[in-house]
Amino acid sequence: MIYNFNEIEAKWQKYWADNQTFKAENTSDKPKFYVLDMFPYPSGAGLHVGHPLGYIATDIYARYKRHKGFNVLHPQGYDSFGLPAEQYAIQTGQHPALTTEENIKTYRRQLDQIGFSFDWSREVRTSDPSYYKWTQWIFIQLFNSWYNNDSDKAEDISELEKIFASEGNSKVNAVCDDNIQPFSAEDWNAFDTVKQQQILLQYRLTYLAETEVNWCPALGTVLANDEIVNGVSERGGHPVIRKKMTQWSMRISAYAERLLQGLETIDWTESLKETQRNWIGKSVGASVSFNVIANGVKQSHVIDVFTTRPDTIFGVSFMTLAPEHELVSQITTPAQKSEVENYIEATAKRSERDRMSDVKTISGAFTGAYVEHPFTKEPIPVWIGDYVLAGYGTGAVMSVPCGDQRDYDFAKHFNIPIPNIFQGADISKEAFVDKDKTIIANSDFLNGLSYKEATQKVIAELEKLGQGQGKTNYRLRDAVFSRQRYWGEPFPVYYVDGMPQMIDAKHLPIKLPEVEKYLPTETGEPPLGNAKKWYWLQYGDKADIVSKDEFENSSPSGRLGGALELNTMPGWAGSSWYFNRYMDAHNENEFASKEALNYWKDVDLYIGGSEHATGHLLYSRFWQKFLFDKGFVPVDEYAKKLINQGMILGTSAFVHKIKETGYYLHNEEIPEDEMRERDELFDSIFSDLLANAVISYDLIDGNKEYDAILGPKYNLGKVVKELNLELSDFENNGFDLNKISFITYSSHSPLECVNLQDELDFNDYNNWLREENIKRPVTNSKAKIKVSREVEKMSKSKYNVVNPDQICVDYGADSLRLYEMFLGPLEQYKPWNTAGITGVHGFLKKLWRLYHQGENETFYVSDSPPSEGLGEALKTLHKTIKKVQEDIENFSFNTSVSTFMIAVNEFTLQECKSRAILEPFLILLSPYAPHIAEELWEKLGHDESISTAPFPIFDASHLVESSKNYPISFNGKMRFTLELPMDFNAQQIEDAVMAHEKTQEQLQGRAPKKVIIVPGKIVNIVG
RNA sequence: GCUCAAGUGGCGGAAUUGGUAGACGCGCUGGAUUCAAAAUCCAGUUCUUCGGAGUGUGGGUUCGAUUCCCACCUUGAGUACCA
Repeated sequence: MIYNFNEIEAKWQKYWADNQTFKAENTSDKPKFYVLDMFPYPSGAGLHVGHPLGYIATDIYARYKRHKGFNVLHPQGYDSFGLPAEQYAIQTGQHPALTTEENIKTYRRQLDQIGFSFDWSREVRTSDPSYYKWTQWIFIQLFNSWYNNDSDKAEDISELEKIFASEGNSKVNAVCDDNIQPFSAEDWNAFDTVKQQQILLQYRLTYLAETEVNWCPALGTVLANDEIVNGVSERGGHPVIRKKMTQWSMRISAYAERLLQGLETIDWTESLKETQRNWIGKSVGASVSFNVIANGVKQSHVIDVFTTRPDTIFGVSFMTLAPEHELVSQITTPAQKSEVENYIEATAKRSERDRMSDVKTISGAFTGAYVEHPFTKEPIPVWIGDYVLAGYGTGAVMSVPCGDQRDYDFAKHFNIPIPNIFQGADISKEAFVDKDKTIIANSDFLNGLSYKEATQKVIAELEKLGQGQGKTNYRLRDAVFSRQRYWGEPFPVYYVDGMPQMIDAKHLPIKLPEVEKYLPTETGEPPLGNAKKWYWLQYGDKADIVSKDEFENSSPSGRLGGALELNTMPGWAGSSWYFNRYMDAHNENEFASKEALNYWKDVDLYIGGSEHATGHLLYSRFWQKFLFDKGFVPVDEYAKKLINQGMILGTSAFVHKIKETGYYLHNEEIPEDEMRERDELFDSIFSDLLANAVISYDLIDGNKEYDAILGPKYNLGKVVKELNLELSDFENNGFDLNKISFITYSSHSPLECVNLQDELDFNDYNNWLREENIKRPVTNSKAKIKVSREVEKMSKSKYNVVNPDQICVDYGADSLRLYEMFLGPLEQYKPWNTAGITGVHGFLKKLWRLYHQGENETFYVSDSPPSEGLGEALKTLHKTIKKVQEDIENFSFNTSVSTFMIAVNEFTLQECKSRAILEPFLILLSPYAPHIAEELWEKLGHDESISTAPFPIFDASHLVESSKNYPISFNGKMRFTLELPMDFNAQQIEDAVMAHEKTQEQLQGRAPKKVIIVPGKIVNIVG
């Protein structure tokens, strides 16, 4: 019986679907285990073989955990809002919901054919109103919350209002905007509603703020930094300007410290945690205020700086402000005005990226202004320099050239003094930056102190002066939450008198309106501005979305409502909480029930790409912590363990073609005219015969010659010498083949035109190329055309995308699953090469044969254990159990595939037919190759799915050996092996080894200096 | 520049606490089977002057190092002067 994988796989995929085999229950006696994949964005291109890598790994783990007796939640869904569908809509007018629906169908079909054990009954789609209803709901919760630093958690905004009404804001310790004005309870109660709302907005966890964005007028949209190349848009090359826009922001900075601390409690990869730590960017130091002075008189302006080295304050010899700093224009003296303005103009032309990446160019300008040193009262000159960025810290630096390399370089460049305040430090060549070795000198009351001591002392002194205090700074900035797009979650927000109003939760979801065009409006408003009906109109409990006219003509009495928000939410909104929704995916009353949340709690294993390190994985932790603060979820970190899967790279195929040629005539005395004639003759023969002809890569590989004049080239005579190539035109005209040279070029060939032996199908390739006048290719001695291979990122434009559909047809899903795992460690980047799949496919065929050793290859296992050979088979089985279990728990899936191959090879050699061996072996294999396992399981007589069969238990007693094949090393080099009884002690081993003839041969009469014996391991003879 | 990860046959990779380097698979070579091909099976496949040498390079620790330490080189990823 042959292994008909297509039939078997279709059969079991249907069985699993019909029987809902992998549906998880929210109550169970079993322990829970939640295995999660990062859900995909359903793009139009469908899946390529790189996408399922992580899904296969989680699927193996999920199936393994079911065998181990866990109640496993393994859901899947779609992150279905996103730009590509919107772009497609702009181009074709097709509603993004329709394209998304189509793409999801393709994804689902592709996922199903790989045999994943997803519980599809819990599928979520972020673009589904029943899902984004709750995204909107969470947004409202954020709006109605503020962060209380005293309790260190988010609290309800109504509490804050109470405090304001009873005691004003002076005692409130909240995370809020910088420019908060103090007010008393009386003030607050006297404010009108709009004023009160404005103030509250400065405290809310999601708030409206003016944010600088990269605005591209031509595209009518905001661009990300990497969509801008050399100051113009990547698409279309339109100019981009910095523009202030009012946008929703998320006060993630409130959670900076907790996001940092939380990393200690979760088992995520160290590199990923490090990335998040760097992103949060905590630095401890002090803020210091410098008073601006003019002619020794204190002015009204103060320059605030943050420094991590307050201990070096006596080393300050200048201040540097960002050119954009708001004080620059106010403090610059008339004499310096033109120089400063010129410099500002020059920096404005440089993009922020430019300014940041160029470390070598030092530039700046003196403002003419001075600040007063808080302790010495000496005047300090104030400069501007573009190495200081307005957006970071306060946009001002107290420059200590002896202790900071950039300040040092700046000072050297502009001849600013570099006072040395470090004991014993040499600062003649570079700044002294070693904190640990610092002993402060020339610093008044700090002299002789270490970095730590001096820091403490100086902060205390600054506090006495009222000119500074200890401060912790975070790099993490609040996240902009508005997008000028159509295909995203609408905000549950309308505006009254310019102030945002939340729509009551009972009216959710606020569904996306229909629009005719998905582009911005003519007045530059986001696409939702095109909606005919986008006004909120509410009387009591009755609410509707209406047109502007309808709204304006409605009765104002008892009316609530106004223009709805035109922005939509960003891509990360829906993905910031979806893992909670899977726990109770269809709940209409809550985002998930308390019972479900308390049962599943958190994700036990989360696998996804590392590219989400600072986006999704940070924002989702933030939302989880917020939901935790408000008592909506039971844990404040949602994923216990996280692994990043590496990318699968494509193996591109390159077709080589002959490009140009040359013919050597040197040393031949030929008249110029004749030479030109011969050149033309040569060129015409060549272009007829060889120009742009495809040439087999093995002919030129390694045959490159180097010519001083022409550079690298190939010699035609050498390359084609052995070949049956019609070159007589050259010879008949007196050209010497050995003097003809050529060079080549290469271009991508689609993988479909190349077979697994790297041979090009010339006809397919030509059909694809659609070029006329194709020449005969130059083939190798076997009449084949070889292509060369190169590993690159898998992408459409490189024609190296491998589609899993064809692999499933040709080799089956089980082969695909095994091969994806077999490629290498999960976390590593690795190239895909379809040729290798024959190895795992052959393994499955061999496995199939192992269970079909009956007459005419019919299914057969023997129920009575044979007296002979079972010992060896048991040994194979149990070492496999041990290894596979260890591998799965260490996420080392590649090595288990090898282990399976070794086991099947051994069983085959042992001619093992025993049920006692072959039945448990199937359970081991089932997480990896579930279809074939189910099929053989059924043939073994089971009428239930193998998916919950208990995992075999390892029994070490089967692995006990009576003898050991000792490696005998001389000076650490293994020279031969010697089989000795396991129970030999060191002396017996030594005696046996020394007596061996090969030992004497190695020693050649020398007496060994030392003999190392590790019983059960190794013998090493030194001498 | 900084941070992290990684460098092992023609290729993907294995060697989990320092103990037989190259498991397993691809590819390649030869053979069997076949009219032939595919498929399948068998044998070989790090290099070698057959003594040995060998895990990016150079040192070190050790009886013994792919594994530990130091310095360097290369590649990949992240980050961008964070004051």
